[in-house]
Amino acid sequence: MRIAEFDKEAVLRAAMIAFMDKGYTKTSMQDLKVATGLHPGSIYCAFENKRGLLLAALGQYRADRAKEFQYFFSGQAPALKALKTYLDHIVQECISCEAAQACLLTKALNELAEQDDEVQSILIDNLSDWQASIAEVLQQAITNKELTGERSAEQLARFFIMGIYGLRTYAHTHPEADIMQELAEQLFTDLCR
Amino acid sequence: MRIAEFDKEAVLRAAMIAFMDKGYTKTSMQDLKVATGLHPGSIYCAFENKRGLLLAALGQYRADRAKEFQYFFSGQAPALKALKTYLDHIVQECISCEAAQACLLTKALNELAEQDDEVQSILIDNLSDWQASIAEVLQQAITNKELTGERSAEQLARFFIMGIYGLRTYAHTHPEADIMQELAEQLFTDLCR
DNA sequence: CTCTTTCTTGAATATTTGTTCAAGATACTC
DNA sequence: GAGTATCTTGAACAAATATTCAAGAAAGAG
Repeated sequence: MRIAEFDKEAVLRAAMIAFMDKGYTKTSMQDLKVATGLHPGSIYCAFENKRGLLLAALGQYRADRAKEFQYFFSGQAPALKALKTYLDHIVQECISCEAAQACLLTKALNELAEQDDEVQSILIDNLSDWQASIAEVLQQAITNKELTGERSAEQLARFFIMGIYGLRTYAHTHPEADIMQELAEQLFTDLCR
Repeated sequence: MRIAEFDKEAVLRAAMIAFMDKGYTKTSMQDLKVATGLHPGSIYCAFENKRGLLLAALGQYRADRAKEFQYFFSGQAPALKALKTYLDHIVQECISCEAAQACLLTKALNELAEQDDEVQSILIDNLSDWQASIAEVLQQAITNKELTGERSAEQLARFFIMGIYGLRTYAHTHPEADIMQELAEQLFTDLCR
C-alpha cells in the first residue's frame, strides 16, 4: 500500500486558478503541472484527463462557493443588508484582479458553452442553484417587508445575477473601484425600488 | 499583374463568425480555411498570421456595428424610443442563437483580456466608443426631457452596457425569449426611473 | 504571343499539445 | 525485513497545430 501524497483540494484550487487565468483551452498540461505541482502521470491517474480535472475543479468550486454563500447569509443581518454586503464582496473581487478574478463558472460558460454539452449542463446547474439561493434571500426580504413584492423574488434574482454577469465582464475593461462601485450601487438601488 | 480574387469583407465576416463560434484559440487554421474558403498561404499573405486575421476581423466588426448603430439612431424617433428598439434588437440576437449569437468584442474580451495587451486595448477602445455613442443618445434624451437627468448620461450608459454584457452571458444559460425580454424590460425601466 | 508580376495552391515543416507507460520510489502488511 | 500494492516520475508518443515555401495559375504590359 501507499497513500497519495498530494492534497486534492489544494490541487483543485490550483487548477481552478490556472483555468480562470488562461481559460480552459489555453491552459496546457505544462501549465497545470507547474500550477498543481503534479506530474502529468499523476493528473491522468487521479482525474482521467485534462477535461476530468476541469470537472473536478468545477465541483470544488461549487463547494467553495456554497460555503462562502452560507457565510454571508447565515448571520442575523436582515436579508437585504446581507445581500448588499455580498454584492460588495463580489465587486471587491472584480476590482482586485489578482491572477484570476473571474468566476470560474462564468469564465467557463463564455468559453465552452455550445462546445461541450456535459460541461455546459453542469455550469447551468450550478448557476441555477446559485440563482435559487439568491431568490430565497430575496423572498425572505419580501416576507420581511424589506421589499414591496411588486416584482417576484425569482424575477429579481434573475436581474441581480444578470447584473453580476455584467459587472464581471465590465471589470475587464474598467476595473476601477469607483466605477464598479457606482454600477453595483445602481444595480442594488434598482432592485429595491 | 494579377488582382486578388477574394472579397476581403466577406472573408472577414466569415472569420468573425468562426471566431465567435469557437473562440479564438479553438478556431484552427483548418476551420478558418473552411469558413473563409482561403488556403493557409493566402491567409498568411493577406493577414500575416492568425492573430492578424483576428485584428482585421475586429476592424470589420467595428465598422459593421457602427453602421448598424447609425441605422437605429438616425431616424426621427425620440432618443429613448430608439434606444428601446435597439435593445430589443440585441435581445433578439441573443435569443436566435444561430451559429454565433455573441458579440465578437465581448467574446474576445472574455477570452483574451489579460492575455494579449494589444488586442485588449483594441477591444477596450471599441467598447469605449460604443459606450460614448450610447451616452450621446442618452444625453439627447435628457435634453429632450425624456429623462430626468437625475443620473448623468455617462452613468446611465455604463449601466446600460453592463446590462447588455449581462444579458449576453445570461443567454448562454437561458436563451428563452420570455426571460430575456423580461430582463431587458426591467433594465430599460430602471434606466428610465 | 511572351514576359513578368502577383496571387493561389497544398504539401511539408517545426512546434506544441494531450496522453501513455514502464521504471523507480514509498509506505503499509504480514 | 521481505513482499506487495500503489503512487510518482519524466521521458516517449501520437495527434493536432500554426506556419512556410516552392511550384503552378492567372492577368495585365509590351
